[in-house]
Formats: sequence, structure tokens, C-alpha cells
Amino acid sequence: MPEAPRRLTEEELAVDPVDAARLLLGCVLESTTPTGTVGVKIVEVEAYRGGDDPASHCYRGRTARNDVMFGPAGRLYVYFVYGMHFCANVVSSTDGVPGAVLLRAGEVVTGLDLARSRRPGARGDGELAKGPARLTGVLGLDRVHNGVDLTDPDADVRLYAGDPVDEVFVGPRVGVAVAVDVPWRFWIDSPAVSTYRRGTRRTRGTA
DNA sequence: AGGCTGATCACCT
DNA sequence: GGTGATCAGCCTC
Repeated sequence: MPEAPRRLTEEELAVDPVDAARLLLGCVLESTTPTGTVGVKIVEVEAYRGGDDPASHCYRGRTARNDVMFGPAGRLYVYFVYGMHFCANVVSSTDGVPGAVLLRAGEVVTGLDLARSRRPGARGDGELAKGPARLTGVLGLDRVHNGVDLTDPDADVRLYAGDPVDEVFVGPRVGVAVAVDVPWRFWIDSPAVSTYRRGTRRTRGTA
């Protein structure tokens, strides 16, 4: 058995999403479902803020959908994307202030067999959680996990502190069509880091 | 050339 | 405007 991992607290996550993003690098997100437990070491994240961030779900105020992002830090914000997948965020900022960190990629550190079975097509283990939808999928997270308190020891999903990271890389957020100049994507050296892609605006239907 | 992913789009309340 | 859903681009074979 490894050392007893330290759980992240609401307090340390109740900071600006940019700071929370750096804090989350190297941490481990662990998810337990009826099928088993999978843990992922976070290697790539993106910060999303509120009214001042055009790329944020909270840019236009509080709704039932983004409500969790306005709540206390340390909660899990899961959203449905492109009609097929889910993406997971760790809520940051103080209660009432919107902010979250999108988990973009990770390395599976627990439950490797289960993780592999959830991603039959993966060519290598480094690819299992490479990309936000893959990460969420390998952890077995979906809509029902929205709002889970990651600081609760009894929760199905928990967040643990990891080994200190040495070098943090910074760049613009992936797949975002607006605020491209804001360098709010952070990652550490890992084969699981996803490749950069600029956001695209779909062509309008009518000419 | 095909498969896979994904902070966008189009429609309904 | 909010919520539920899809097809254009990127990556690999």
C-alpha cells in the first residue's frame, strides 16, 4: 500500500480558477462506481471564470445548468458536450463566485484494467485519459456526478493531492473560439497531454 | 481514407 | 435565452 494520500480541501480550492488550475496539476481524481475504482493523475487543465470570461459557461449568468460553478469550491461540475460525451470540471472560487477548472487529460494510476475495458480502442495506456471526454469516460463519470463534493471522504468521487510537479507549461485553451489570447491552459510533461486545437465556429446554415 | 473527439449550434420553452 | 444534441477537424492507419 502506498502512503495515505491527502485530500484536497474546499479552502485551498476556493481561489481564482487560474491558481486552482496549477494546484490541480499532479493531483489524483479517483472515482468509484459499481464496476470498480479508477484513479487518474491530472496532467492537463484549463481555467474558466465567470462574467469576464467569454468562453465560460457562466459568462451570461447563473442558470440551472451552470449552478454548480457558482457554488462552493471542491465540487464536481459535469456537463454534456456535443450530444455524445461528458466533460468534468473541479469548481473553484468562493461560494457565489463562478469558476472552475476543466480537466483535460490525465494518466491512469489506479484501476488500470477497468480503465482499459472502458476504452477498448486505446492504443496505449497513455491515451486512456488523453482529452476531456476520454478522461471523464475512463472515470465512468456522467450527469449524475454533477455537484458531487470531492472533499467528502464518503463521496463516489474524491480528489487527492499528488506528488509535487516540477515544470508547468502554459498556453491558450483548446477548442475555444473566443478569448484565444488568454493563456489559461496548464499542463505538465506527460504523454497524455492532448494536442492543441484552435476553436472553430461552425458555418451558418443560410447564406 | 476512416475513426474519434469535442467549452459549439440549433431548436424549443 | 436555455437546454439537449452533431458534424467538422484533427490524428492515425
